[in-house]
Amino acid sequence: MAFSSANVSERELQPPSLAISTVIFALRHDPDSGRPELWLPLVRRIRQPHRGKWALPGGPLESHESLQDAAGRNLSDTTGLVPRYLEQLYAFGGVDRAATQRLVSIVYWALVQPDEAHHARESENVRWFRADSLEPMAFDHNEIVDYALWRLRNKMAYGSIAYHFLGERFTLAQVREVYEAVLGLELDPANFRRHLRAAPDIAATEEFQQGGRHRPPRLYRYIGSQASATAETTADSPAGTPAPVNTGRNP
Amino acid sequence: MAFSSANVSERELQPPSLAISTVIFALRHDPDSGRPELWLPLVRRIRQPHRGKWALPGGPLESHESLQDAAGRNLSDTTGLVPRYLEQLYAFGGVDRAATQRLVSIVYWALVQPDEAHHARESENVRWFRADSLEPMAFDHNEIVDYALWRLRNKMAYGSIAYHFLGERFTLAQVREVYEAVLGLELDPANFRRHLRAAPDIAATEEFQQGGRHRPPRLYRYIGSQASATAETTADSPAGTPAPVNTGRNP
DNA sequence: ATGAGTAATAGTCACGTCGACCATTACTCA
DNA sequence: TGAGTAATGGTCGACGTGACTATTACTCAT
Repeated sequence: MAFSSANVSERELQPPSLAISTVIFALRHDPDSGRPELWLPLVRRIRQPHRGKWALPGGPLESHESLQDAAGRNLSDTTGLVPRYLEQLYAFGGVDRAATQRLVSIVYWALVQPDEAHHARESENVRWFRADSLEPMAFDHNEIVDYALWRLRNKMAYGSIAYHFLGERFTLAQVREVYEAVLGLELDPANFRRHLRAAPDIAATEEFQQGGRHRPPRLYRYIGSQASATAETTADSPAGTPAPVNTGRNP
Repeated sequence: MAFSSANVSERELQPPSLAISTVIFALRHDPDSGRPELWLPLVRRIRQPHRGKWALPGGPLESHESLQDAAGRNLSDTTGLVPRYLEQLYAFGGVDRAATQRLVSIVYWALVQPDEAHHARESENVRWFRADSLEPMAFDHNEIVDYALWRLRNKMAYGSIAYHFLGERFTLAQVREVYEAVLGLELDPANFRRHLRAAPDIAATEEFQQGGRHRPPRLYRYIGSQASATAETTADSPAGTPAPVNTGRNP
C-alpha cells in the first residue's frame, strides 16, 4: 500500500511516535425518559491506517505544551467545550498497536458539561456516541474506552467526581441520576441523600428548584475538597492533589 | 556547555524523547530493630545533564518490547531481581523536565523480594537508599518517588499488595510489619488478624514457624485473587485485571 | 377548593465492620 | 518451674449502610 512508509527493519531504527488522546465523557438527557446517559465524541479518521473508522480525539504533542495541555487542546478542538475534569488515564504502548509505526499513546480522560454547544460542533467527522454500544473503533481504542469507563465508575464510586457532570447548582436527585446513569444501578433516594449530606464537598443553598409536580427540592453546590486536606482516598493522583484541570500533575 | 546539543529553536522541531523509568521498592530489615524498612535502588548518572546525581533506573524504549517489558528490563538490569509486582505509575511530560531536550518519561513502579542478591549488585553506580530521606535527585525524580510512595501506600491500604513483599510462606505478623513499615503506623495485632482472615486472597497452611520465644505462629500463603473475579475495587487497572508482571495491560 | 399523584425529606431498625480492649494459649529461656 | 513474649480468641460499643415506612409540599385534573 502506498501509505506504508516504513518496512520492518526501518521501523526498528525509528524512535517510537508519541501521541496524546482523550476520552471525553458527557451526559445527555434521553428525550423520552429524561434520564441522563453517558456519551462521548469520536472523530473519523481521514487517513490511513484505519481510514474512515471512528477514533478518540488526539494528536501529537506540541513542543510548548504539557501532556495535560495537549489533552485539553484536543478536547476543545473537537468539542468546543472546556473540560470540567481532566486526568491522565494510562499510557498505551503495545508493540503492535499501529500497523505502520511504533506508537505510544498517552491517554487522558475528561468530563465535560452537557451543553447544546456540542450539537453545533457535530460534523461529518465529529460525532457523539453512547458510551455503551460502541461500534468497533480504530486501533485499540475500544479497549481504551473500556478502561476509561472502568476508571470513571471507580472514581464515581469512591471519589467525589459526579458533580463535574453538573452545573453550578443541582439537586440531590440530579446527583443520584448521575450515579445511576454511570454505574447502571438504582439507588434508594433516602439513603443516597443521607450519604451525600455526610459528604464534605457539597453545601446546601437556600434556593429550591421550582417547577416540578412535587415538593420542590433544595439546591446544593459543589465546594471543592477545600477545608481539611482530606486526601481523596482512592484517587489516582499525587499527595492531596486530585488533579483537576491544569493543576498539579505534570511536572 | 559542550553537551547542550539543541538550542531552543532546534528543540521546537524535534519530536519529544521517550524514556521508561521504574521506581523499585523492597523491604530491608533493620539490623538493630529487626523491623522492615522501605528501600529503593538508584543509579548514578554518568553523563549530562545531572551527571553524578542519583536517578531512577531507566532508559529508552526498545522497538521490540512493550512498555511494561521495558520497565521489567531496567528493573532486572539494575537489581538482578525479578519483579513480584509491576504496574504503570504515570507519564511525566512537563515542558521543562530536562534541560537539553523535551523528555517524556513513562514511569512504572515495582515491588521486589528482599534478597541478599541485591547486595552483590550494588556497585559504584548502583546503590540502595531508604525511601524516606532521599537526597535531591536528578530531574524531577524526587517528585516521582513521592508519587510512587503515595500510590504504594494507597494500594497497600485498599488493595492486596503487601504479600508481594514477602516470600511464599509468611506469618500474619510479617504482613502486619509490612503494613506498619510502609504506612508508618502501628496496628493492633488482634484486629489486623481478624481483618486478614476475612481477606479472600490468603489461605492458612498447616505449618507453623518455629524458633521464636513465644507461641509459634501459623504460616499462610498468598493465593492470587483467584476464585470469583473479585475485581479489586480500587485497583488502577482495567476491568478485573490487576496487572501483575507481564499480564493484561499494555495493548 | 379539593383530592390524587409525585417526589423530596425525615426517621427507624437490623446488620456488619471496626477500633479498643481483655483473656488465654503455647512456646523459649533463665 | 516460673517469667517473658507474642500468637490467638473473644467481647463490647460506635458507626455506616441497606431496607423500609412515614410525612411534607408541591402540581394538576376534576
